[in-house]
Amino acid sequence: MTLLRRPPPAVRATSLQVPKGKATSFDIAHLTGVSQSTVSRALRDSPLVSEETRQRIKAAADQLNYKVDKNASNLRSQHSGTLALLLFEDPTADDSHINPFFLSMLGSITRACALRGYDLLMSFQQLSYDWHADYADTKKADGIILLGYGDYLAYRDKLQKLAAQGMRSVRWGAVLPDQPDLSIGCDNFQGGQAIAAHLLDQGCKRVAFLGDASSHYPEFFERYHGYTAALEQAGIVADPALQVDAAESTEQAGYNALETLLVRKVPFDAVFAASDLIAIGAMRALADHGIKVPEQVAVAGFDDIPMARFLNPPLTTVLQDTKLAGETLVDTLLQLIRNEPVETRLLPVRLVVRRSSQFGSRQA
Amino acid sequence: MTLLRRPPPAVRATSLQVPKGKATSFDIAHLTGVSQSTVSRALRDSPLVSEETRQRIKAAADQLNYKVDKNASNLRSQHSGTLALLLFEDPTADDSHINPFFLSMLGSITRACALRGYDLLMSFQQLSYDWHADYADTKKADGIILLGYGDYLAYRDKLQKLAAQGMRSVRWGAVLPDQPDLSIGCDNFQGGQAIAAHLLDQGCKRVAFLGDASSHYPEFFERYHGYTAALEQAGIVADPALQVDAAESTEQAGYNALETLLVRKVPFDAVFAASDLIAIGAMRALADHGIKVPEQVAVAGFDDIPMARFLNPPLTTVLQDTKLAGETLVDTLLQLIRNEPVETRLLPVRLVVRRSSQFGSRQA
DNA sequence: CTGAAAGCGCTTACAG
DNA sequence: CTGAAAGCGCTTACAG
Repeated sequence: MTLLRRPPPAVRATSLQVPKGKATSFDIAHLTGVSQSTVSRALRDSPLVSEETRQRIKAAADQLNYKVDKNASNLRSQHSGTLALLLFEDPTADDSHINPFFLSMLGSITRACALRGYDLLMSFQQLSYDWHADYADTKKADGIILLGYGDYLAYRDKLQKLAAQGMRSVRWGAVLPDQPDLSIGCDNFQGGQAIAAHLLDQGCKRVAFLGDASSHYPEFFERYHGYTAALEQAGIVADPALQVDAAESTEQAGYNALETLLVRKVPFDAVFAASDLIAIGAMRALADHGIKVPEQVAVAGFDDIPMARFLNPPLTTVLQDTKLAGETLVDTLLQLIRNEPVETRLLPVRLVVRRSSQFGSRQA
Repeated sequence: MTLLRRPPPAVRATSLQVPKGKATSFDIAHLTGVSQSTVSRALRDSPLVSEETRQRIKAAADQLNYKVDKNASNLRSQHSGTLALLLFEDPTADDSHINPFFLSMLGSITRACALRGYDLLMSFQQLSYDWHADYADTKKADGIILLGYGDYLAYRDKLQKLAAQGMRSVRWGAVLPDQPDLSIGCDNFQGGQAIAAHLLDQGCKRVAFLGDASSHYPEFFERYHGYTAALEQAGIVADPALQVDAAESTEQAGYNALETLLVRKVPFDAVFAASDLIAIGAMRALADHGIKVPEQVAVAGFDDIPMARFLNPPLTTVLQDTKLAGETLVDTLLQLIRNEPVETRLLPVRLVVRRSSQFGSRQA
């Protein structure tokens, strides 16, 4: 049985049969003897509807298994109740695993959206693709969250365009003085400083840094600045020979970076990797060269991805609170959408000391 | 400047100013001097439009930064170009980490959707919630993917309801003879058998099984059946005292299960955990009791989550190909949506032998 | 508190 | 190949 859209003959109206096809608000209206407008109001809990009418309407809606058509209501009301999450990937192998740190962020963002009654549209994007329009202009989402490392200078233009178009967006990443958009990020400087200070405390004298140290990768750059600041505090001048680029946050990049370091034949007794994945690769390279961690070289990473504590030895790192980060991103974006004042925020980090950086430590 | 919806005065029509507000297909029509229908056709690459007209229309669309309003087009065409992914969680602590295996699946599903031009709506659901209607009936998605362990018998009813409503859905999980829906899953029986056979090959005589072994958790149950089949082949009758329930796939459940096993004081020389997370918990419990892996007890898991190879010792497990799984789920669902014939599929698994199960192995 | 009406921005028969 | 028209299912002024 297919319900008619407009007032059906009395026979139909009195039939209490539950229709097979999709029910509309008109069907509820006929069933309850009110207008379609009233049905719409009642289901949206408008105070304009009497309690008694609302009850009857909701009962009928339940009975007919009625759900508001989101496409129609979005079209009419001009907002979607949906946020889009764009995860950028470097244009590498498409079967590579996603950085576990982003996976954690993703989980926390999804949860935060659900708790606030928003749907989340997920998408992977090539950095090169014309994503700046695809979610906002099509009205698929009310706002977008930008997640992912990548060459900042290369996509700064797109951020600018986004902002110019009045698009609501929040970026996870470095908080920069000249940024065209709104961003939420961890205190990378503080984290880098904490790690380097800790390594120096352990008695390390020559701490290498594995990770890009340029404004192309601002988060890594801030960690690097924290590192040099800690060295400076200890009266040490950073040796450029101890810094090796690793722009991508992958195990392979870490492995390669450490090999590069070894080829240089400069002495080092500690490695601060700009991310845990880089640290994992570096540890593998060290093992391949028969260098013992932490006895000969201390190692530390950044992120505290779930596997960090399971490594052998467990990895000293900096915890980024992904739960707080996800919630902050979502809340900030929602404020933006509601035209409330918002601000760029720097989230606190926490040093997590494990065996990989502790000289003379016994099996934990 | 706000563009009029209906034919504007000539002055406006000839003005080439790019409007600030959202452009509509009518704006493109005015700009190019064709009807709005033709604009719609051209942008959808209908063969009914001449090449020359199409070019002009597309150029104008680019110029005005025009994008089709998805809500309007979805409403009219009655499909959304979106799939929904529902991830079920046991009603545990809300800040618990998501099982890394599901996170991998999620990544692969997202990628598969993107490659096929579909958007992905992500959502966490409590098993108890009334999710069976929320995505289909609201027209937010053309179909849904169900992911997550949980008590199968408890939500069988909902699957039935879903199917009865004609909802398009595919479930990741066990392939059962009496299931009301369509599912894609790995060959859990085969995987369980391979693990158990491998442990016996290594010389183990008393292999414990950590995981629920009932039809409440069909995937675990199938792994258990594979395990008993392998024992049987070796002429061993499974000892019920060696099976400990662990319904949840968490480290804590694994830790508890192993403690339970120890309390029973039955001898065992190997542990087959129904998932890697359970195995990790079991290994921690073994370590806490001073029992050496693999020298005194061999350990194996299931899933091959990313951290499995980094454990100490690295964990023997069964690889579930999440990339293939995600693609198969998405492709099957799309076939369903296109009313093409589909079938439940069993995906192959692969035994991955690492140090945790190898007696007398040296540091790898 | 309720109803009649307009209209969100498209897609798609229908007619030419 | 193109256009005029209907209509997808809602929300929301407007009027009472």
